[in-house]
Order: sequence, then structure tokens, then C-alpha cells
Amino acid sequence: MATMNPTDKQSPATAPSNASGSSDDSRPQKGMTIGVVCKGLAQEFPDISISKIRYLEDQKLLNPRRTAGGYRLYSASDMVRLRTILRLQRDEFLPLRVIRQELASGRASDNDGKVGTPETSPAAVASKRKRRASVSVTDGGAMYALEDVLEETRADPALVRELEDYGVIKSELRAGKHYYDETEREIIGAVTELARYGVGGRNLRVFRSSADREAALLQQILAPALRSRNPERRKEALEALENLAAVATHLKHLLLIRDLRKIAG
Amino acid sequence: MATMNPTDKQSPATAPSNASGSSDDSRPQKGMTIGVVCKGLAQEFPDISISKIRYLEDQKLLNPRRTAGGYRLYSASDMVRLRTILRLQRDEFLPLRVIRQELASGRASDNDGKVGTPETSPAAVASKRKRRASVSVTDGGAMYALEDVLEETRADPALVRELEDYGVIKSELRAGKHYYDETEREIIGAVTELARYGVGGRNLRVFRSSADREAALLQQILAPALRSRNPERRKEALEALENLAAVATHLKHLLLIRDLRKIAG
DNA sequence: GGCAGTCTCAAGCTCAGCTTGAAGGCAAGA
DNA sequence: TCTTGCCTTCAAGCTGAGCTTGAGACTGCC
Repeated sequence: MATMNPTDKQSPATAPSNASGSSDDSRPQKGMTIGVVCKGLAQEFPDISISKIRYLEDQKLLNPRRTAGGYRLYSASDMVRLRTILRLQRDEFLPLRVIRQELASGRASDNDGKVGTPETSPAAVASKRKRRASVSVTDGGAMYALEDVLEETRADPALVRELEDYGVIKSELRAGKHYYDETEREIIGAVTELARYGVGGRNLRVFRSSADREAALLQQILAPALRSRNPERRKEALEALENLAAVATHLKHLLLIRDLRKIAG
Repeated sequence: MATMNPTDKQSPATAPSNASGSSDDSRPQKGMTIGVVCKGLAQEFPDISISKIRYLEDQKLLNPRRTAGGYRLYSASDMVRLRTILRLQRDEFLPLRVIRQELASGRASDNDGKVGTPETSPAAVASKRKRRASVSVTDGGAMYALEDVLEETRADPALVRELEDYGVIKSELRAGKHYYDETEREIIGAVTELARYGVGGRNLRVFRSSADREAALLQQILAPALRSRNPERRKEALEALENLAAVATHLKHLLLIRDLRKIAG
């Protein structure tokens, strides 16, 4: 659980109060202070901040307990709620006003469930909205440990190693552990999916090289604007890059489908 | 005009510009001015305004034709697009930046059926229906005349000829006129979009050849099943093919984004 | 020719969603 | 107890998205 918070002070367990530690998780059951909460969320949500958490409370999205002295104390379920809020905001682009309603109406489910919530609602509701993140050129910055990635994607460790060997993915080494950003994680997920159909690691070089070629092409086209000192111009170029990537992907898909149609019929 | 689309709404009722235009509108074929468009959308979107429509164009979400004098002229497909934009904004709370990408990537579909339809059907059905014909290996069969395609996509005729020369698209000749299926039409649309950013026709060979290679790869993997006489097995193989294509496209997009991120700095 | 409709471009406006700073209180180790 | 760092509130400010407004000029149609 290495964190990358800008307001970093890095030390794993600055847990205030003890462990009444009933069970499995090393989570301090008795409630965490706002700073601890913030650090805990920083890896998944790099742009979290203490002031933001306070702001969310101000907006009636949270309501943690308080100590006698007025300190906020966040329980495990507060954490779940907060995580849900941040996910809805980041992935679904919902405004806080709407998130508040979703939560109030019990519609927002958290499929992550470390906490034993019985998950009464139909799964259909949960999967209704798809994840839209990770298709942006500007990286979010969140990092995930190898073990987390493996668990989430249910990928074969050998496959991951193979990918790393082929240079398809590239991890960051920190404190002897591999960390991956969101894109790498999704790449691993996609590759795992392909592997289920029998597409092996060696076939992926095809994909990689064509991606490289296309990237070079797009770069060439936008090179002048990208090199510009003018920040406005640069920002526009980055947006153009994203749009170009989206259109190019769409085009490639269409071409692929067309080819496959020939094959199929 | 001379479309052969089964879902054609050919009702040349030259009714006066009725403000309601509820469901099946009369086709003011030649394009509407911004004021007319605005009034036409006012019932479904009360907070629409002329300046807002212009703003959306400024943000690269629309690109209507112009008269010689500079007046904007909105076609029927412009209207569809605009309506989609407004719906995504109002119902899905998507920011314009994201809507732009959704549209560019062809992901945004227009399922109407607005008023009070409870949509009780399970999500599976909805998402299946949401899939557009042009991304399915089983062709819908609709064909469009060149002139219609040109008008709808606003493509440069020279570009289309170039694409045809490069073998990127292939028309069917019927009664001396070129006809294109839905996929080709979308390919032309995507290419036109790319052309706006300066990606020329000759660059598209890169895309084509990699599509060919990938198609060959997928074919190889599914060849036995595809050759099967058993119709069930064949159907499964076709489904697998579509899934593979979708995942492969996603993977390619991720790889491209990753490369672009390096480029972007 | 006249007049409603439209054009561009720059400036401004509003609101969501935070951030910052000041002035001070709480918790816990030395 | 003291000290140090984390925490508190509150008010003010900032930034970007998403438009609106106004000025001044042009278009298109009767």
C-alpha cells in the first residue's frame, strides 16, 4: 500500500488508536482521522486532499463521527461511502448533487465490498454504467501493486511476466515491489481476456508494433503544436491527440470488422 | 435520396415548418438554419439556445455545412448528433469533452424512446440492442448511395475516390451508381474526421495492413470452429469473433494511449 | 430595399468544486 | 508539562466549464 499523495509523509501505520483488531484486516476498526483516510485513498485517487474530504462533508455527502475534541473519525463504512463517492465522480462524471441522491436512494452499490455487505440489489444495476476512465492521454497517476492487479484482473502471473518481457507493459519498481498504473492494469485485463480465447503473448507483438507505428504517425502530425511553448496551444494539441486516438481506434475497429465479415461469410 | 435503407423515412410531405415535429418529422431535406433547429429542439430541451448550439460547434462537437454566405445549415444527421449530445449532457451528465470522445469513437448510440418508457428490460438486452450494426460481423444489409454518404459524412469526394483506390473501401456498382454499406459509410466518416486533423489518405495503409494482419490472426485461431458444419458451433464462433474483435480493439486503444502518453511528455 | 435572421469575436457571467490562509484547539510522545 | 504536528472552523479566493451578451457587420428572402 504505498501511497503517492502530494501531501505525503509516508509511514505505513500512523494509526492513532490501537487495534481493537477483531479480524482479518489490518484496518484500525475504531475510526481513522482525516489524514489517515486521505493517505489511504491516495493511491486510487491521486487528487484527493484533506480539504476535499472536508468539502464533501460540507456538501452533506459524509457525516463522520467526532471525538470529544471535534476531530473527525471515519469508520470503515464511511470509507466505503467515500470511495463510492469518488468513483462516481471520477468514472461516471456525476455531479455531487446527483451522487448525494444516488446514495440517499441506496442506488449506489459498491462492488468492491471488502466489508461484508450482503449485496441485496441486483447486479444488473451495478453494471449498468460502464467504466469510462483510462482512455485519456493525461494519466490519472494512480498506481496499483502487482498483487492487487492480479487479483482484480484474475490474470495469470506467468502471462504478466511474459508481457513484461515483451515490453507490452512496464512496471515501476518501488520498495522491491511492482506497481502498475491504470492503463497497464487494463492492458493486463484485456490480454487476459484474449488469452481465454487462445491468443498467446507472442501474438501481441503485432498489436504493439502497430500501436507504435500509429503513435508515431499521430505524433508527426501534431509535433509542432505539441512542442509549442504556448500552454494553450499545447493543451489543444493534447485534446486533439485524444480525439485522434479515439477516431483512429474506431476506424481500426471498422476495418477489422470488415475483414472479419469476409472471413465469417 | 436514392437510399435503399429499409428503415427509410421517405415521406416527402412538404408541410410547413411545424413547430411540434414530434415523432416523424417532415424532412426539410436541404438543411435548416440554426433558428429552425433551435425551435425544433426546444420542446425536448427547454434550455437550448442559438448561442449554445454555436458554442457546441466551437467546442468541435458539431460541424454543419455552410451556405455561400456563411449561414449554418443543419442536416438531418446533424440533428441526430445534436440531440445525442444534448441527451448525453442532460441524462448522463457527461461533460462535453467526454461526449466529444464518445461521438468520435462511435460509441454513442441514439436509442430514442424517451417519454416515460420504464425500460423494464434487463440491462443485457439494452446493451445488446445498443450495439450498432456497423460493429457487428453480421452485416445489416442496408446500402447507401454515394451522394447520400457524401452529404451525411460531409466527406471530400476526392478523398472517397482515394480510399477506393487504396482499397480501404469498396463500393457496389448498381445501375451505374456506387453504393456503400453501413460500415463503409462509417469508415468514410471516420476518415473524414481524421482528414480534418491532417491525416491523409496515404497514411491509412498503415491502418489497413494492421487490420488485415489482425483479422488473419483471429481467423487462424477460430478457423476450426468457423468451418464447422454444426450451426450452433458456428454461431458460437461468430460471437467469439465479435468479442475478440472488441477486446482486441480495446487493447489496441490502450496501447496507443500508452504510447501517446510518452509522446505527450 | 427592407428587415428579420445570422455571422464573428471578445468579454463577461455563473456555478461547481475545490484551495488557501488565518487563528486557534487537540493528542500524544519526550 | 511542553512541544510538535495534526486537526478545527470560517471566509475568501481561485479555476474551468459552460454558456450569454453585445457590438458591428452581413445574408437571405419577400
